[in-house]
Amino acid sequence: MSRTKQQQREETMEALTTTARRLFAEHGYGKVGLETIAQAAGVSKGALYHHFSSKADLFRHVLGVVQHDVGEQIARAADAAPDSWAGLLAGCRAFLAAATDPETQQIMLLDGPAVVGWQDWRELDAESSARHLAEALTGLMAEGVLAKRPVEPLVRLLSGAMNEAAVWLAHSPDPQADLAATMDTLTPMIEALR
Amino acid sequence: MSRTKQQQREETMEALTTTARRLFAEHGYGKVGLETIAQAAGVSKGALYHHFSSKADLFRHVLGVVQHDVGEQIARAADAAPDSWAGLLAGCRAFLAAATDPETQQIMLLDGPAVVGWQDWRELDAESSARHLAEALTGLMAEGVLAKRPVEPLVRLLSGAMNEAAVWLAHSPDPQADLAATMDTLTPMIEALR
DNA sequence: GAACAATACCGACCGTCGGTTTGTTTCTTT
DNA sequence: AAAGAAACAAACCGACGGTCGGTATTGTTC
Repeated sequence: MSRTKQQQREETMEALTTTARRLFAEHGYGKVGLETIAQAAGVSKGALYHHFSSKADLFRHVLGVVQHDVGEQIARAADAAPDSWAGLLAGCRAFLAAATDPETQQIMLLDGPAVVGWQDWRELDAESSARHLAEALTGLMAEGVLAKRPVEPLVRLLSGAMNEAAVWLAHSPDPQADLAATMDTLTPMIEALR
Repeated sequence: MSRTKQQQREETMEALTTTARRLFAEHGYGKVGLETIAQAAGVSKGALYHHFSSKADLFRHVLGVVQHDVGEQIARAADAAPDSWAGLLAGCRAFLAAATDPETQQIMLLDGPAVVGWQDWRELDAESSARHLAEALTGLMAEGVLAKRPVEPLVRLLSGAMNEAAVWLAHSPDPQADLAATMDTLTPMIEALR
């Protein structure tokens, strides 16, 4: 039984994506060569370039996968909450937890903006994590829980605050305690917008 | 009349720093070669490596200069304010204005963390912009204007929020209006901490 | 002021790496 | 079965970061 072309394609891309994700996360974008990635994935550099148009293109694809995963974790946490308000806070906490993982962080927060550019990074972000934040906020405004105001600046501010906090938490000697402290500071700041 | 060694050193480093700052800002760290920088500065690549140990080292030096400049702009704005509270807000606005400049932004916010690492980036940040923020906040807490709480998480959150907001503002079609909207959202969030 | 040392600088060279080109194998299609 | 396309391999190219031997200029010592 021989593999079909589509199977073959999917398997190779999966192997490259997974391998690249691991290596980019571990060493950073600049310090990993394509030859290394290709070999670790069990294919040649030619094969890599058959599926991706450039190193940055491969990274963009990996970034999309990472963002997607984070987005799902946020959605799960938010859906499990009893109401919209608790959902927002749970989503924030879920994001901080996910983005604190060093490997996710290196790709999503450190190399991401620099490699693909802020514009593209923002678009990928808007398709995953930021979308949940924006939807939660607009929902709460419609319910009257939060005062109505432009959502865009608020999303940017909160998104940036949590991005930075996540990197800080990853370098913290006591992430558990600092995560709690961060939420204790973040919560009243959001509550101020009622 | 011949130049002294120190003069010569300072002139060359100044030329390299200024040139590198311009080119890094314009094209991004990854897309500028050292040969280009050296030639534009009127020296050879050998001279460059006589003063800096690597490309990243040159960038780190440039980053320090940029951070320093931004820090001074913040200090000026804060000192001109009538009281500590107004100083904090003026400092925030000054930071947003300074970091919205595309060239400052590319070096300080986009490439910075990725090139020198977050740890080093944070240290440089702490010596300039973040220091003013932390000092203003601790001062206001001592005065009793703000409720006492751990400063570190708060600084991280606010710092991150403004970093992200600055990048967003730089891509905005109407930066003036969006800057106002950002401050209108940021102010009540800080006021919530009284 | 002559000899020596230290510093600033040059430019050829090397290794690595992103990207291209060419060739081979394997599946699909008719 | 034959033609064609897709997946892959591998040799190759050019650019770039970094090194190194060497030169020129300034500083120091006797």
